[in-house]
Amino acid sequence: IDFMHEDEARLGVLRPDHEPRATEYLAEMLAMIASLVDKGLAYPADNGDVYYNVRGFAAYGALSGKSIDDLRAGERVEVDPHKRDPMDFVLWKAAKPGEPAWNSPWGPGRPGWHIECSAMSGKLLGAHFDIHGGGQDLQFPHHENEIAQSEGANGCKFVNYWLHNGFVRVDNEKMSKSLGNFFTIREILEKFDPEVVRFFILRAHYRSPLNYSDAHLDDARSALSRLYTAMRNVPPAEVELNWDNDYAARFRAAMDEDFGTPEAVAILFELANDVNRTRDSQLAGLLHALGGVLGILQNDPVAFLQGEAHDISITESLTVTGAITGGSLVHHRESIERMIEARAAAKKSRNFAEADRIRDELKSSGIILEDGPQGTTWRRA
RNA sequence: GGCGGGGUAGCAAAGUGGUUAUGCAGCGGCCUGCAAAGCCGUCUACGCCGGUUCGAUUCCGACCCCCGCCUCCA
Repeated sequence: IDFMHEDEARLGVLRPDHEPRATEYLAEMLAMIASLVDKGLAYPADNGDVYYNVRGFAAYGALSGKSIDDLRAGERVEVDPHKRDPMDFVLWKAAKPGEPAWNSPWGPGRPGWHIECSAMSGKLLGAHFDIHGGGQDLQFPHHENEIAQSEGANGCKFVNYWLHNGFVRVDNEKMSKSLGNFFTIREILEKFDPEVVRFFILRAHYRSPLNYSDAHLDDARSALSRLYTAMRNVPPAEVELNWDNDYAARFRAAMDEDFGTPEAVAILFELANDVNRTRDSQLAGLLHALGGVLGILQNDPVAFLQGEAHDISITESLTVTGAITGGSLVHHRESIERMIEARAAAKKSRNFAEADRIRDELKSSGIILEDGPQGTTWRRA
């Protein structure tokens, strides 16, 4: 749990108001199960389990578009003989030796998975709330079962909107341990700036599958660099976000349409192009502000472009005064500056061969020089 | 087998019944000592086959292919 919080913080994910633990809501679960039993929507079996009676809930299958008859449960696995219908799912599971157990009116046991969510959301958010999220794989049976439990017990509509996000995939397959294509956020963050990861996710719609690869992250980094370059070249003014502005209005409309972040990001690029053309610090300020809505573009542009947030190892040794022999780039800021000065001197004496040699040497170490009206700046490749 | 979601240019990824998505990469030009960045321009699209329509990538039908769910665990 602590690791998750750390990863979330690095990615700029806001902390939720509540992070309930199932073990703290046994009372609510038991009350809900009792209510379902009272209403005939659940029944205790003689093995100590309590099952939900799906035939008693008319809307069962509506969310996922499945009908009970079509599900043909038991085709692949033997149906539990204690169930009245193969699709009935467990609300309370009788204790097995060695497993944690709690007391209940139906004997010692533990709650079924689905009831945990219905009980916790009902307690913290109420019997009816607006938005429920989750992965696409949870639509059936889990969300279907939550609806059956909550609406069955509370007698009112459960949620208004379901947001089902697509999977992260690797080589076009679902990421899973069994396929051996499993890795963690913190492993990715060893190689990429957290903001690049966030931006990569934002570039695709949340409902679409997200195919992960280092190449795609590199691509995202290049794209994000374009936005930061615009803000570096035209420092953003401090502006109030004006939603009447055409870019802002279109950005908002895109986001209002089921969180259309790819469209919203595209508008940021149009805006960046406008910034580059007009060099209007007000527009740059708008870019900064709209980026803030998505949780990006809030770092110092120079810091982002120079990779301060993310150390890069120097692999080539530099042979000019103040030679770099390896280690972290950020510790060699002064060396880079010295080389830029040496190159400036070479340029001044029209020794372009030496100037280019220095630039090439830095380039081989992943440092790109950019000559501008205010002198030479650098960024990582 | 049932249900659900997809197949868009080199790569990634939106969207729309007719008019530039967007980014990266490529190509040409401007700028630059040369570059880089930036700007301007530009080449590769909408799985296949029918249908509806003046016109379909976008609607309808069939087909092919891909992914997920359909038992337990969470």
